[in-house]
Amino acid sequence: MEPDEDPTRPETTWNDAWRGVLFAGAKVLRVAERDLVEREGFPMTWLDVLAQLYDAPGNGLRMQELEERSLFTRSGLTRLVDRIEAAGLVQRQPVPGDRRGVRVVLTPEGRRRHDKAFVEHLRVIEREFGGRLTPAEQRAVAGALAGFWHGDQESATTTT
Amino acid sequence: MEPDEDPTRPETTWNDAWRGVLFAGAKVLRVAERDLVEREGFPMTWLDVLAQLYDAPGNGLRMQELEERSLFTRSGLTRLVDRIEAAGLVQRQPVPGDRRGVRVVLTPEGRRRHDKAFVEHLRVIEREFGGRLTPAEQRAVAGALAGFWHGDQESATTTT
DNA sequence: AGTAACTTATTGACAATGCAGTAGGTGCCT
DNA sequence: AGGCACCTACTGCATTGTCAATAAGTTACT
Repeated sequence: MEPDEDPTRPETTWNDAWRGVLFAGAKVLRVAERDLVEREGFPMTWLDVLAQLYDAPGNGLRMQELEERSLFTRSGLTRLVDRIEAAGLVQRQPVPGDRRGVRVVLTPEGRRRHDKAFVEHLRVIEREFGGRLTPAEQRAVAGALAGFWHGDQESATTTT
Repeated sequence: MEPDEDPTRPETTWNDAWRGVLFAGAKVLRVAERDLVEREGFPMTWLDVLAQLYDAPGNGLRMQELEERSLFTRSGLTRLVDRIEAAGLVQRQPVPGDRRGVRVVLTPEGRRRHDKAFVEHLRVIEREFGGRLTPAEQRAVAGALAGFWHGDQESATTTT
């Protein structure tokens, strides 16, 4: 019997699962990020926004709605949208009936870039993640971790 | 039978597993980050470094080794270590036999802060992650995702 | 020994993000 | 209508991180 000798590094049953989640996410994301930048010339934060808009009714959302669906703060989003707008992929429009609001919509160009980028993105995730798991493993992981996006307030189609 | 109507949003078997990994990681990390900053006054990047040093022989590593064990670039690490050193938790020392090198070691204070912070950190991860899974689920996730940190060059005790 | 090629860590310039504060707009309540 | 509280989005400032260039040290080859 070997007792834990180091109280700051105790053996836990969940440790390997946590490490797996962390490493799998970080490694796959890093590859996907680099691939996206090389292929499309924009980072994943852009694809997040584009995909959110794509999934939204009318391909548009208010800043506030975009904030809820992303991990950004409002001010971060303002600047992110600034850049994407400067690149011509989205456009700010007034919200009818609320002159405070701004509605961000996909431009046709943005829509095209999104489609191309997203399909490529999926291919990368499949290669780097999905393809490394058996169907049974995929189901097991999905089932075990479903609670992290079902129950709580966080929903939204997270692209990344 | 309903064919995929949207080629940019195809059904895949791994989709839910990927979303699970992403959400679980992001949500737990966000909680852990906030908790750490509130309790200890430093962010998780610091704990990463402190934990790597703690796990290293002699509680010290060269910058290069630290880089291999983290997700930072070299220059990012230089600045991160600058800050941690300014706070007195680590210290730069010369490497005997290679005057280019720098060895970063935990100070006694850094060691204390690490111990306290890490134990708290584990508690949070357990509450937010481990505790939400059954033992069978923990094993399933660990087994399915083990390949992401076993095979490849990335090893190291990732704290985060 | 002399030198060319590589390593190690740092620095400068810059991009991206968060926090706190601000300006303008809306709506309720009297 | 007037005023007050709230909401929406943006801006200044500080922080954090990357990339490219650099200084210092080491190694190998002749």
